[in-house]
Amino acid sequence: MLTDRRAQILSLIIQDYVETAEPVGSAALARRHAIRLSPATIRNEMARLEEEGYIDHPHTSAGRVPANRGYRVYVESLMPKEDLPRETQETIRHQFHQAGRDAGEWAHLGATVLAQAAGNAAVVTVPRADECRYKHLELVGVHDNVALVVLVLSRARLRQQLVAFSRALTQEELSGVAARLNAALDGRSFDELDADDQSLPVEERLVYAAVREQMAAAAQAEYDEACLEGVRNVLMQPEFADTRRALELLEVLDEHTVTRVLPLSMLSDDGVAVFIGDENGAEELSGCSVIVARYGASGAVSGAMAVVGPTRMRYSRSISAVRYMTSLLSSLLDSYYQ
Amino acid sequence: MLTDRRAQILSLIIQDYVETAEPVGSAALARRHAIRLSPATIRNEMARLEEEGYIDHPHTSAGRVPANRGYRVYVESLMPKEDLPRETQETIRHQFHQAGRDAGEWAHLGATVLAQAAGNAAVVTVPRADECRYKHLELVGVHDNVALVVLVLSRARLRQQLVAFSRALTQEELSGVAARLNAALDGRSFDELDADDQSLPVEERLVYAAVREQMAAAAQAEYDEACLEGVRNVLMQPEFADTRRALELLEVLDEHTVTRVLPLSMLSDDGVAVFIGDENGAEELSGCSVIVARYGASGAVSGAMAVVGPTRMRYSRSISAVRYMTSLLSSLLDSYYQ
DNA sequence: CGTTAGCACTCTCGGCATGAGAGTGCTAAT
DNA sequence: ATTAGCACTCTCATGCCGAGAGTGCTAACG
Repeated sequence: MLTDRRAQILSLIIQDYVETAEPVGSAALARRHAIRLSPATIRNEMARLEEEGYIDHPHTSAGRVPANRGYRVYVESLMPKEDLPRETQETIRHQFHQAGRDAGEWAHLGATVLAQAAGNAAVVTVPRADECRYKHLELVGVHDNVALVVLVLSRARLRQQLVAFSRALTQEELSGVAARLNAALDGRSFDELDADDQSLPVEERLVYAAVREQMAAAAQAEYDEACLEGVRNVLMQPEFADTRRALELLEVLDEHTVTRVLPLSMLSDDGVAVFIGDENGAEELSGCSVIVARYGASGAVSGAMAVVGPTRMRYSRSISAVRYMTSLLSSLLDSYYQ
Repeated sequence: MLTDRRAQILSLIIQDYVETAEPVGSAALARRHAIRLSPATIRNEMARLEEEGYIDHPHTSAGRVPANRGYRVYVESLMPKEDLPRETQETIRHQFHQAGRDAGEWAHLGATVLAQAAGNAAVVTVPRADECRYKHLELVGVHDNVALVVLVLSRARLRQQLVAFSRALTQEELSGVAARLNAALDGRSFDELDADDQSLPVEERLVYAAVREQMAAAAQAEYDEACLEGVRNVLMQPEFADTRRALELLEVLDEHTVTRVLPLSMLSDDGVAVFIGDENGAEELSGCSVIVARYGASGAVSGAMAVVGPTRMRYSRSISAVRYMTSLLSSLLDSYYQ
């Protein structure tokens, strides 16, 4: 049973360890925190904490190190609640104010800012709408027989592709093709697109194929698209001083692969989830903790974000950063997508 | 003066050092290469090479290490010419064949493939046209009073931005605005856009501002846009076993900053340039060499690529990879942009 | 009974000496 | 001009202290 006193000691151990990255001993703890307990007593309590699996012992005669279970209870109940300082909130809000209006750009800026605020690595996925419908098509001649297909999908998503016709088409012809397809396809989702295109004239067939391809890609790709920033913050931590570990981390924290390893979709709905140590799938992340949250409206357009750092991270800081960031991005999405 | 024999010895030193990353001694050199010279003779020649600055000496009684000047002459005249193996050429061609048709995608794939082929880090900038002209504008309603501005620029470049009007506009009204702007702005470059917009109705003024903003951004941003891959390849090398060095490198090799530090624009025209050690500006790159080339037609749409690795790299391999890649991407661009 | 002082014990880590190994530079012989 | 021989130098791995930090146990204390 975790008595109050033991909980307090655990809390102090974690605080010290988070700061110094070094095992903390009974005497050092008593000294640093002007506690009214002798080192001997603390030692006794530490022994209990160790029995119960909250802390570890690298070897006899080193101080104690928080175990994953210790972090767990710390995050859940011991940790002091913290809000992102007003000042940084202001800075962040300001940065977003003068940013563009592209969802990809938001994600990008979001990742940068989140990494900075959390002092760790951060991932923000590009917000994605759950449905993907045909909205509008534009054909623009580029030169000779090559034209640019500009496809606008629901939720202001944009895709493009070049097509090469077998002969040169005038802009009027191109507009005609676009107009006919616009009339035929308006509002359709990918599943509602006709797979059979034999009835179409050859030029329209080419464009139609491009549309199908791009809609399929849009449905797929956007979920994977994610922005990753601040890996340096993590790599600088002493736990990654060994290059082997650093490379291992770098393997996982790659812009193109993170989304596959982070438990981004494990969230029921609102709220922030914390995965500590080996609680998250990949064993490359066993020394790391991941903080995940979704943002945006769950029914409509939404995305996910995560902070990744060593298990020895400042949880309250990272969590408050994530919390603030979700609300900021959510309201941003709201204001543009209803 | 660099006699034939000394040149040969220098060449062998570099070959061995590139492979093993360890100082090479006279005896080891004689042994590995079945040379018909005794270690003592080699030592004498080595002493000369050192005097002349081609090789270095970490300390008495370690083997010799190539100096930057040594690499220089090696790359320029000693190095055996090498072509990318037919087989990998095939593989690469195949990968591009089944890739999309977006310039950004090409750059991305190019960087990945180049990094792989060169065994180092690779950067490929997104191809950029030297001029940037208004081509077409499309306005698509997203919801209520928010619309998506889709701006097509010359060379099939696409920009987008959301705008929020003070009232809801019908699709007809939007089309009208687009049509009027299309008529007024067709073919203009950014410089030719009128800075004064007071004469326009309020809705058009909003869209016009977006157009100006996006065209300015397009002219600027595309040059910076670059894909970076294969940093791991470099980080794995023993010269970066020390985490300090690794972090230093990581600082420079960031997707958003590489283009500023690499000498990408230093090229007169065709051909591949090699910058060895501190020949390239940033002192963070003093232990690295950079191979740079431009691709595309110099007058029309073009981009740059680079390979970055330790000075101890396989130059012939990297150079042949760059050479092949430039020709591949150039012909790809040619076929789509005339 | 909870708390604490005292103490022996353990483990790490930095410093230091040691010896093997690799390589050089010089000199003298070929 | 080339090479064998040799003394010398420098690194690196190894092993060996001793200091320092911390623990666990026991016995004394309030």
